[in-house]
Amino acid sequence: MRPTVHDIAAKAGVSLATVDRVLNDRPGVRSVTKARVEAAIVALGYVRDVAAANLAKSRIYPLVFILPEGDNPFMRGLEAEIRRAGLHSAAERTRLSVVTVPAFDPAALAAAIDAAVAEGVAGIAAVAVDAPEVFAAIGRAQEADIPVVTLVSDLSGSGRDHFIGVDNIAAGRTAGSLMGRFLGSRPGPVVVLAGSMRVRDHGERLEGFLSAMAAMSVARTILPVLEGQDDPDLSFRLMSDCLAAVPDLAGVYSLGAGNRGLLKALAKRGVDLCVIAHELTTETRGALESGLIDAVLNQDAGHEVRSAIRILRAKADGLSVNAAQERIRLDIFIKDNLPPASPDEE
Amino acid sequence: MRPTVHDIAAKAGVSLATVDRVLNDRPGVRSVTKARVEAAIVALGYVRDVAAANLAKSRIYPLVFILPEGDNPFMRGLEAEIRRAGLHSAAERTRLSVVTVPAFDPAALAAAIDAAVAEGVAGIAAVAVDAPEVFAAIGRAQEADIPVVTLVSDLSGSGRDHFIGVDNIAAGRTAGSLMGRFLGSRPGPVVVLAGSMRVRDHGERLEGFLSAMAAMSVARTILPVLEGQDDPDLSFRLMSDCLAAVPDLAGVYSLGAGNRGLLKALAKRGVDLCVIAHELTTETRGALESGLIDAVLNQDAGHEVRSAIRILRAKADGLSVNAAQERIRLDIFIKDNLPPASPDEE
DNA sequence: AAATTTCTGATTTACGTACATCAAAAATTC
DNA sequence: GAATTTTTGATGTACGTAAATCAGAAATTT
Repeated sequence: MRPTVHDIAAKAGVSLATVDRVLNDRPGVRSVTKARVEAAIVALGYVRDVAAANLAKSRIYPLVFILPEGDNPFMRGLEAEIRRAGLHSAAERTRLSVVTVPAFDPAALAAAIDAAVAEGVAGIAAVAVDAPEVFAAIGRAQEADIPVVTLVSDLSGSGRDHFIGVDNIAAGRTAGSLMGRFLGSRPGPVVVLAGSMRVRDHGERLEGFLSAMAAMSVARTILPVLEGQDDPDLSFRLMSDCLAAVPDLAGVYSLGAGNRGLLKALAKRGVDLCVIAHELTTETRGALESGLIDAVLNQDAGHEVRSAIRILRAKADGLSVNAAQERIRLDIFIKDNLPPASPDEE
Repeated sequence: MRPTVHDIAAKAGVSLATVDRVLNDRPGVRSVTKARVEAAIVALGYVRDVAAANLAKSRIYPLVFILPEGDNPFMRGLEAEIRRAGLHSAAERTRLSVVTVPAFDPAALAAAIDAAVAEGVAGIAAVAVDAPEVFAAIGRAQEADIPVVTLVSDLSGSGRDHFIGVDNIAAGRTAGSLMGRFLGSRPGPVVVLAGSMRVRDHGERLEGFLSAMAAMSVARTILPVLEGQDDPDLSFRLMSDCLAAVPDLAGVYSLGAGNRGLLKALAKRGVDLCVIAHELTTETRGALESGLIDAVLNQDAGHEVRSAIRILRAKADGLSVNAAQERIRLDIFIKDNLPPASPDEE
């Protein structure tokens, strides 16, 4: 049997109360006694029974997810996953809530973080926007001892506890590499459709893509980036104009959430373009199956949500996280390895 | 607050003892009373607090993993993941053990399953071999009410409770599709290096690969399958002979664990072949980085192990599983989206 | 109607930890 | 050495469920 607090008390020759004081960092223990108890803990290999501890504490963990609002299908899919995770939340002693804020709006995001801090939540997961206001808000959360993780788009240097998402530079490189292989020796320029350079993930993907294309044996023109603000209409207009202006266009890398507009624009043309997009949604799935899109790079939203919950809980409890389990992989989907559609995937 | 057994007792107008009898299927409750209690459970939306229940039961779950022995790097990696998961096993009230049996040996596998059943374990995870002895052994486990899951290679129709692994037909299709795209219009035949057709995963991958190649616009000769028994030396000999006999060979699909032999044989030639292999190991990772291999299809061993543990525990407790979380994705790795090497990845 | 069997209630202990209280002991200060 | 502060012990309750015991009530059989 694994050792309990009683075993520690016996081994260290102290009372249960003292063990409890050491374990939970309560005051009133001489340093020599504390050392003796800690030695016993190590000697016995004691690990706290988290289930029993939580039962005793009857603690619940209110967690807040802050996402951009709007019809970004990936974000809405993320929201669906949060809701789904919420169904099991009782068993895990968590209470999940979702707050949406205008996309690419630092002030709104910062305000939402501050509101969560004021509410006294146990943890915050946010899709970060790269701006000083957001840095400051995260700093205030840290001061209040509330763990913060960034989701999908990182903000390293901000003091956030963890980033949950893919390596976006590698994602861009992968897209570039696949684009190069798929196009082979076929001539023609390539265009990149992005959302906004104010979120780091878009910037990083672009950076990776450009570096991979530059490393290719076949030199290829990359047209100026189209910034569609993840808006279907704007993305559609930009792409349509581009298609009209560049008749020999060979490929498109859509690194943001402008796929609806992109597909609408592409539908008018044949399937002779090499198209690589991000995030598996009903739209991109359909386009993969019909051959309109050649490959989709994806991050598993369900995994990200579960990971965020595990990490925030661990941070709130001061426990360590299993890095291997929490690493989010960059999935490459082509039409042959599409997972079966889940009913509420968006 | 979520309802407890006390709330049910109050609502149904019965005692705690009666609620306990109903909840745990103990005898001595009239059907009318039982119905009343069950109605209260539904009305209140009661869900058992598993943590508290396990605490009270002080139950532990001895789980057995049965893997093929030998120097198959993927299997050894799986074993490493099991050991790693074992470090957290105390917290999850599980005790993991690993049994290895000769590869592709149905009798040995069946004996190992029977031994686990005799020991009275709480669950069994096994890499299945397709044979009647194994079917029968799984049947005996089921009769003893011990859940069985198949790992990596399935045995549907055997009564196993769950399969944890990738869709191997889709994996083969994906390999075929990538091979076709990467080769483009380049001529030359393609060869498949397998382990043994006695494990279903190899057979299924071949099936998928052949169907994808057949569906390609460019007809391509597929040479007879080389069965290397996942043995480095045999695989090396078979591949060397093939390379010598077929000078215009265009591609190799290695769908088993013969990559060490394959790479040794390829090293003598240039990098002019399109090579697609399975499972990310130190070998295949190195070959991807050096350009000797073009793509690696992978299943995440860590995910599989954690999934097996969750599922076996859920089955042992009679709980439901979260299908989305337990689906094992088919990862496609090219040199650009390689995850950082973990210290003990094999 | 009595005897028997089958249900049900009341109560208790246990799991491993958290947390509070009060008394006693030890260390520190004056 | 007395007064004070700090440290420690002893004890109890709580969390939500499991499981056992025993007495009493209800149903069934004779």
